Amino acid sequence: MTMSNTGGRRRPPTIHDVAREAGVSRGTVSRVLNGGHYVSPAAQEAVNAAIRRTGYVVNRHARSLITGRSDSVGFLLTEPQERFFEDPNFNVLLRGCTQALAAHDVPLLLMLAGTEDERRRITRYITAGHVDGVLLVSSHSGDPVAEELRAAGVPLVACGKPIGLGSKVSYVAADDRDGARDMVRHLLSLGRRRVGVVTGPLDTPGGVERLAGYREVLGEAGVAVDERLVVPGDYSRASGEAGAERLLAQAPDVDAVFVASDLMAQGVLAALQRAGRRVPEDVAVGGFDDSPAAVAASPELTTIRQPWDRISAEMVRVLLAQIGGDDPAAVILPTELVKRDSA
Amino acid sequence: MTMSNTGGRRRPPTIHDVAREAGVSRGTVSRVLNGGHYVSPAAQEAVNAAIRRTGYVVNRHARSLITGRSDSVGFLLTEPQERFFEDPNFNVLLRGCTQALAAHDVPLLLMLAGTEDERRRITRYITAGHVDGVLLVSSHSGDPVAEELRAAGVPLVACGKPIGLGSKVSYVAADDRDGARDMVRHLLSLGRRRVGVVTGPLDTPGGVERLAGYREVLGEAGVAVDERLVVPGDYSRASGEAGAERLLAQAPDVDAVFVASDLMAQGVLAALQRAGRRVPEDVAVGGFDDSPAAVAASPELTTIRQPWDRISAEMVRVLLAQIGGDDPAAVILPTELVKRDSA
DNA sequence: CATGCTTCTGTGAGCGTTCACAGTAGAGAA
DNA sequence: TTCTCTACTGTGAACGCTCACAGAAGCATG
Repeated sequence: MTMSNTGGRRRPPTIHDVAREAGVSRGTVSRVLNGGHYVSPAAQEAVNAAIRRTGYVVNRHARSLITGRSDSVGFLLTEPQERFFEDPNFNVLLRGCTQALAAHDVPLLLMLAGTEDERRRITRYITAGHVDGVLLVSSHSGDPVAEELRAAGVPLVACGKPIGLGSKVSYVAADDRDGARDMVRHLLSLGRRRVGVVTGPLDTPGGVERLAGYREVLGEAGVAVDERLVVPGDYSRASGEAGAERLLAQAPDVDAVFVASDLMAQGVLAALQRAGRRVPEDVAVGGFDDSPAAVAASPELTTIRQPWDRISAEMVRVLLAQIGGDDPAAVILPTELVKRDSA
Repeated sequence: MTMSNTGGRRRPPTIHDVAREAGVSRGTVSRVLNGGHYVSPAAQEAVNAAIRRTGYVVNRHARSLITGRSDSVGFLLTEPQERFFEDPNFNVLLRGCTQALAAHDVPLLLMLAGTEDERRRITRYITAGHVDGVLLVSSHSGDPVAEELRAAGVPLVACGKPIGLGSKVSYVAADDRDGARDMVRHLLSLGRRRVGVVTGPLDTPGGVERLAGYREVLGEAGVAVDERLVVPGDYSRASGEAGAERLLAQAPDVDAVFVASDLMAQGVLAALQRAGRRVPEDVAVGGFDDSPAAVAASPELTTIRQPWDRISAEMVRVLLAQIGGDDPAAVILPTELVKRDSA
């Protein structure tokens, strides 16, 4: 435990020092450092002891210089950053990725590409090989950065299915469609038959899939889809409020609403209450995300939980595999219905 | 704009390639890269053109290997992470630091040291010189990590004044005392004379300073400090609620409360309303932080805004200066009174 | 003319690793 | 014995850059 680094910040020990201390060669120390194959138990032990005694830590720059790897990955956030940073799910994602990477001793570089300038700088930085791979989080997919990185051959894992990149790029996503199906089935199971939907933006996979799930379940249940019950939203609270108003106007007999995000659902609740409808007695409301907005709402929202902790873990796993040479892969994770008071 | 990197991922150009292309030596290219002193305009231009033509990007590992610098800094978060990630101010801080660093082309490594194990690993990583400096965010100060890093001579800037490290470590903080003074003065200016306070945890500088500001202003105004008007809190909403109840019991004639955080202030509002006191008519309430909780509360909170955007910018400035050889420095930034409906 | 100073340029060395290769030693087979 | 195979070890050569130094050229000064 003596760090032998008392006082004035000396030159840190190198692999050479360790080799001398252990009475072996650089090569042997290096082999121990890199998995210990073809090393005798005696040498193994001597080297480990020497490392402990000298407090040696590998110089990653020297290693990277020769291996060409950087042993670090970037966490890239493109587009309007405020929105992401305010999203608690994003925080879970960032924290999860950091921790999962830390378990592999891989540092995470946080990169924000808000402006066009930053995007260029960061793309350049990444394609120059300063990171081995990128965890990509972008809101509206079909991101030009993603395409550039893919073209440059940089290992890449997106959060959520990117639009328009085919199966060339890995991604990890929650099963939006299945989550939507669960929720709509739940609403039907409550005896509701006039189930409306406030969709997400239909240029995002999430928006599309959640709507598709809605349509599927109604179809399977033999309930005709009334297009007056389908109104668009953009995930914002305000759009939820507007959506509910439109729904009430177009189909006053609505008795349940599946809302594609909790934030919108808050708006829906407000509009319904203003219109004198009781929730859940008159109209049942189902959200999506299980964000804090869900418990902050009154009544508390029944919603769909996305497994953000697993998503981050999977993103890291897939990325590291890809850096290791594996092919791109898509991972879809199941969601969970969280029953509270609104339905 | 032709990246000349079409197709199969070739070996990236080195400084050698640029030198040959420009018809000069490695040394000259290197000089251009590092500020361009002692380089003729002609050579300067030739090198820049060659860089553009080849798409050269410096290999940071090779550079770091020889300079001993890593040209990156760590953003270190110690202790309970959930609390931080849920704090929007923290998000502003993280984003601000990332952007300020990006302006200097310095990548930020996000490091979370929740467990003892992680702390050891990260301390080791940092002291091994893998980052040039550390931006430290820890809740309860007097952090052992801070002391270790300081002892190891790692440039360090803390967010908020660290307790017990004397003036040996740089920090950037909002002027808690002055913010508290502003708020209490404001409450007095409304004609209130029985001004209570719910303090923050008194093992944090913020908690101590805000209380000190409260006492000072009352003293200056010639209002005797009644200790029954001073109740402790821990920044949590629940502790605000409990604090208000205690206040009402000990000093029923209280006509204003300075609460050391917005979250606690939410609790205070709830307790006051439950007790039948109107805000701000019967009791004026002032918060601290200007967090989203402030506008989410009803009535909306009058509060003290901390300049988080400037704090992050200053932290980066001080850290880079320190890495450049400057001595540690403390920066105190002014706060701002935000008047809303609660006072 | 020598001397010094300033501005600019090229060269060799070396940063701390890993990797390829060339050994060496011991075991088993011919 | 001699050969081959396996397990292990040491050594030189990179990797791409910066730094110190040496030198060249230009110009003023003694």
